[in-house]
Amino acid sequence: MPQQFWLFKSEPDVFSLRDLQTSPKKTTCWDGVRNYQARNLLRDKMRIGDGVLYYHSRIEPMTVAGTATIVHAGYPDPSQFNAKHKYFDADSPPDAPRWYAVDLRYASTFATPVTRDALRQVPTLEDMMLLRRGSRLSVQPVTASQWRTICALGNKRP
DNA sequence: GCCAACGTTGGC
DNA sequence: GCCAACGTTGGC
Repeated sequence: MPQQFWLFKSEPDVFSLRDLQTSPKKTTCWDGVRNYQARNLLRDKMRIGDGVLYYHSRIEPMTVAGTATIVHAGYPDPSQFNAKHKYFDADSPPDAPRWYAVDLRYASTFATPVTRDALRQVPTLEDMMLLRRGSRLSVQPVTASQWRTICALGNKRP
């Protein structure tokens, strides 16, 4: 199975790339995804070693801030069973969990964060899911070519 | 802060 | 099974 690539959105006020970098083992459980399309990707498609573009949303400027790596493939999201947790889902049967998570480890911070505007200016990126109008999927696939293009932009010296 | 786009819910 | 109402996401 060849390596695959993804883009994860996060509001940096909630959990930034820096927060990931300073987490224990630079790793976190990516929980709280409550959308079926995203769930299917987490549960069925993501594999250890896949590359992740870490995107900061709802901030000025919005950027791809760096990269991370999938270090644990999809497993039932523990927060759905915790009644005290804000992501608790009373309707999720423990023997057939509704929601899934992966573990993400920090990999790199771009020398030059790649702004949304910069992405829009690259003709070969015009098909990116992120740039499509109304696209709200919080974890989404990225092609190898998109991955290479964005990493090249990000790793340029400022 | 606004609101368009989207996903989910629930009445019928 | 349709679809209006509602809640949320996230760019602007």
